[in-house]
Formats: sequence, structure tokens, C-alpha cells
Amino acid sequence: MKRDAFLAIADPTRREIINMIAFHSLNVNTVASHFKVSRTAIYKHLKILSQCGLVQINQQGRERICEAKLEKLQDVSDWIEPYQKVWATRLDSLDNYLHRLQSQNEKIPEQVKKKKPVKRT
Amino acid sequence: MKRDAFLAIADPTRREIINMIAFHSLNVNTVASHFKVSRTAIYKHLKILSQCGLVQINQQGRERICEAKLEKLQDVSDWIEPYQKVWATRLDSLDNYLHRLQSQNEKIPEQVKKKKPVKRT
DNA sequence: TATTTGTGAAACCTTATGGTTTCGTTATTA
DNA sequence: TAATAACGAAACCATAAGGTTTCACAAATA
Repeated sequence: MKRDAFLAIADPTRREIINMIAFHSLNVNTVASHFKVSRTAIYKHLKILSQCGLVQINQQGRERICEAKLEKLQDVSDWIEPYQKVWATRLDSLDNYLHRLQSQNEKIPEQVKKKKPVKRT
Repeated sequence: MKRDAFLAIADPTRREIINMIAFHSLNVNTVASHFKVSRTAIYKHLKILSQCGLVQINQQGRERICEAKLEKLQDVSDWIEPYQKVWATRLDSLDNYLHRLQSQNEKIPEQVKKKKPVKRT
């Protein structure tokens, strides 16, 4: 049962938990109260997140404060980065191609007409 | 059974498949031959990847060519991006702090000594 | 001290996941 | 035309995932 950041963020509930505690740590009950499912279910998610290193649980009296360790997401972005470069480059080339066409007052083929502004990094 | 890019890349075998076909499309058997598990198992992963929009399968004669659609990874990097900024900023502040210390010829406390060059965006 | 609050863990259930073997079908090719 | 290559799909299996209810226990509080 190998647990990593990829597995951690695969579940939408766990992504929501990250969203919740990313900027301010919360105790288990407070996290759970924002969801429809039971506290125990959320606790299980928190346990998985903590096993994956994405959440650190610190005891404070009878409460356990859940703190997001966002750096662990680096594993995921490291994996994606090279591919992101590829698709960004591809989009950029298309974008440039369209610009060249336009500046030459040529007709843009229907199939490649620009639909959305292209996001750059 | 909602399928998205997060789920697609949660499995290590599927990530390997993406690695394999990212830069050159391959047919199902060729993909499968690189793994220890059966062709059928790989085919199932390919089906999931295609349901998630990360792979497009094009028939060519009796072969099905699997082509990676890397743009779909945008969903994932969009989700991570804001958090990446946060932890990058945190690391940057530490980095700046260390630089200030160094330029003032002060002693760097052991606990915060720089270990790796910090990656910036 | 008695009660409430916040939590961890166990037992259990249903469904999804990842794998297998087997079989049928369509293109190639000998 | 017969054999083989490349699939797709079905049936099946073990285990993991995500959920529930219940119980136990320590800390805070009335």
C-alpha cells in the first residue's frame, strides 16, 4: 500500500480538504463539519493525507490541528512540468503560426481558427 | 464513476504509459510489451486514460495507435499552481533571509542552513 | 465529580480497482 | 484460403477504497 502525493490528490474530498486547510490550519472536527460525510470518513482521508506527507497533524490539548504541507505537491508538479512545457510550446507554435498568417493578411484555415486566448507560462 | 486527470495519473503504471507515449505514439501491443502485466491489464489502463481524455486511440488498420493528449494535464497543474506559489514564496523568503544574513556577515543558524538551490518560477 | 467535547480505532458493508484467463472478431500475411 | 497478429470484451477474483455505526478514552468544562 504505497502512498504518494498522486494518490493523495486523486480523491476530490481530499483535494477539498487541502483547499480548506491550505492557508489556515484546522482541527479534525472543524474540517469534518464542512462535509456531508461522517467525521470518521474525513478522519480517514486526513490519515491518508498525513501518510502521503501532505498534511501534518499536531496535537494541542484534546484537539488535533491539521496543517497542510504544500511542498509535497512538488512531486506532482515535477512530473507534470516537462509535459506542460511540451503542450505550452505546441500551443505557442500554433499561436505564432496564426499571427504570421494574420500579419501576412492570409486566410486562416477553418480548422485552426483561434478559439480561446492561449495561456502562457 | 467520474473520471478525471487526477484519477488518471494516480496509478504509477498509467504514469509510465504517459511517459512512454508522450513524444511518440505507440500501438496497444507495443505499450503492453514494456510491462510485466498482461496486455489486457494495460488495455484497461489505456481505456481509463482515454476516458479521462489523456490518451486518444486512433485505429489504423488492425492497430490502435495511442496518442497522449498532454493538455489534459492542465486540470492538475491549474489546481496545484496557487499552492506552488505559496510554497515557492515561503522558500523564497527563507532564501532571501539567508542572503541578507550572509551579506551582513552574520552567522547562519544551523537549523536553517541552505541545502539545495531553491527553484523559482 | 459528572458531563460534554474531540478524537482514534474497530467491525462491518458495498463498490471500485487492478489483475487474470478465455474467447471472438477483424486485418494482415504466408 | 489458412494462419497469425492485434485487438475488444466478458467472466471472474482478490484486495483496496470509501463509507457507515459503534465503542473507548483523554481532556476540558459545568
